[in-house]
Amino acid sequence: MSANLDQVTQALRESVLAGDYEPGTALREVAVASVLGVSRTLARLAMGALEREGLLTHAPNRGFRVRLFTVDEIADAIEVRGELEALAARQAAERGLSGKLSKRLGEILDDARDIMEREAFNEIEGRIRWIELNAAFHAAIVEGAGNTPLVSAIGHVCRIPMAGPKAIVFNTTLADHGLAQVRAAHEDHEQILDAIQNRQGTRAAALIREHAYRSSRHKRQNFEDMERARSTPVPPGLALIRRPDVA
Amino acid sequence: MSANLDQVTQALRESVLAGDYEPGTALREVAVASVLGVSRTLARLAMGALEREGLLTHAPNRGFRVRLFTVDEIADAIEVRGELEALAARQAAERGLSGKLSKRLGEILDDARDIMEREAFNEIEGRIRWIELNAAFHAAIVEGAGNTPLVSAIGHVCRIPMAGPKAIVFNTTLADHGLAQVRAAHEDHEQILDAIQNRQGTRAAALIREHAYRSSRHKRQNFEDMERARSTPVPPGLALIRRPDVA
DNA sequence: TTGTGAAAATTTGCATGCAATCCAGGAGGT
DNA sequence: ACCTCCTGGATTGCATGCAAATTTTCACAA
Repeated sequence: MSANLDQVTQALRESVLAGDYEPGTALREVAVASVLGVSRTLARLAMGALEREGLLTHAPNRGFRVRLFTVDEIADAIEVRGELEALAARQAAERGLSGKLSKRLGEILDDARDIMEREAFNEIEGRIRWIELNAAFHAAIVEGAGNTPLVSAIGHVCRIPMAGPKAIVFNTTLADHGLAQVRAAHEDHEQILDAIQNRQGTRAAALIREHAYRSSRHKRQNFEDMERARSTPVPPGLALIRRPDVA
Repeated sequence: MSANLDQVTQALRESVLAGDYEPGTALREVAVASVLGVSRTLARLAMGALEREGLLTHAPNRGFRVRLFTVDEIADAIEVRGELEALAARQAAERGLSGKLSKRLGEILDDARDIMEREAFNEIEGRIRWIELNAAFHAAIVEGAGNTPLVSAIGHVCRIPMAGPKAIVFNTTLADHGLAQVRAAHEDHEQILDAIQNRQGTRAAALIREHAYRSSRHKRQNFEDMERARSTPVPPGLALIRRPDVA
C-alpha cells in the first residue's frame, strides 16, 4: 500500500480538522498508520508536516498531539490575516494591478453578484460557489501585491482552522441563510477593488481591515447561533462548512 | 551515529544559510546524509523541515533544491515583519503590558544603552550582545500582544534569511562601524516602548512600521557598501553577521 | 489503603533495504 | 544529421526492523 506523502498529509489534515482525534490525546503512530493504510514512516512524515503547520504539537519521545484552538485564538488569527491582507491591498494599489489581474478581479465580482441576484444562493451549490469566489478574490488581491513572503505568511495563518477565506459559516438560523452578511461582504469587495484600481493604498488597506474585522464578528456570532440551535438537525458539512483552507 | 532530528535540522539549516550548497542545485540525499553523519532518512526529514520553512523547494522524485532569495524579496519580508510587529505593538498597547514584561523591556533598553555609551560597541562582543538585546526587545513586544497566531506568523517570516531581528549588518566601511544607525534604532525602541506603556496603540504601530522601514533601508545600503568594499578583508562572520533567526 | 520501585509492554526514533522513478548515453530507424 | 526509443546507472520514495525511551502494570511494604 504505497501512497504519496502529500495525499497522506492531506488525508490526515482533513481527519484532524474533522475532529477524528480528541484534542490533547496523543496520535499513536501505528494507529494513524493503519487508519491511513500506510507505513509508520509515512504517517510520521505526515504528522511532522502538520506539526509545522501548527495543527499538531510534538514532544520528543512522546509523539504528536492535536492542538486545541480557542475561539479567541481564531479571532486573533483572523486579525492577523486582516492586517496582512491590508498590506497586500496597499502594495497592490501602490505597485499597480496588472491588466490581467484587474480583469480577473472584476470577473470574480461579476460572478459573485450573479449568484446573489439569481436566487442561486438558496441552494447549497450556489453557496459553495460563493465561497470559492470569495477565496479567489482574496487570493487575487494577495497575488496583486507581488510580494512572495507575504503570500507565504498569509498561507501560514490561513492554515489554522477557520481562519482562512474559505472558512465561511452560513448562519442557517437566519431566514435568509446569511445572505445579508454575504451581500455586505460583496459590497466591501467592490469598494476594495475600486480603491486598489484607483491607487488609493491607504483607503484599500482600511477597507480590507474593516472587512476582516466584520467577518470575524459575523463568524463568532454565527457560531454561537448555530450552537444554540443545535436541536434543529442540519445536514452536516452543508450548513456549517468547515473546509481546511489548503488546496 | 544516531543524532537528534532537531540538531540535524539546525546543522543543515546553518549549512544552507552559510552557502555550502549552490542555489538551484539539488541536495543529494546520500551526500547530505554523509556530510551530516546520519542516515538518509534523517537527512530527508531535516530537508523536509527546511522545505516547510521555505529554505528549500521540493519537486517530486527530483529531490530538494536550495531556494534563492533576492534582495527585493528580503525587503518584502522585512516589510511584512514590520506590519506584523506593528499589529503586535498596537495590541500590546490596547491590551496593556503586564508589569513583568514592562519591566523586562525597560531593562533590555537599559542594557542596550549601556553598551552604546560604554564604548563597548567597538568590540565584537558588544555588537553581538546588542544583536541579542535587539532580538529580545522585538520578541518581548510580540509576546506582549498575547496573540499566538501572530507569534507564529512572525516566526514564519523571520525564517527567511536576513529578515529577522537577529540579522543585523554592521557596516564596517563606516568609521563608527554603524554606531549611528544603532543609536537611531535604540531611539526608536525607546519611543515605541513609551507609546505602548501609554496605551497609544496607533502611535506605537506607526513608530514600529517606520522602524522596520528604516532598518530595511539601512540593511540594503550596508549590503551594497560591504559588497563594494569587498577588497578590504574583513573577518568573516564578524563584520557581516548572518545568523539564522531561530534558536 | 496508599506509596514506592522495578520490570514488562508499548511506543517512539532512526538505520537499513527494496521497489519505483528519473537522467545520461547510445543504438537504430527515418 | 536528427529524432525516437531503449537500456544502464543513479536517485528518490517508502516499508520494515531494531534499539532507546517512555508508560503501564503489579508486587510489596508502610
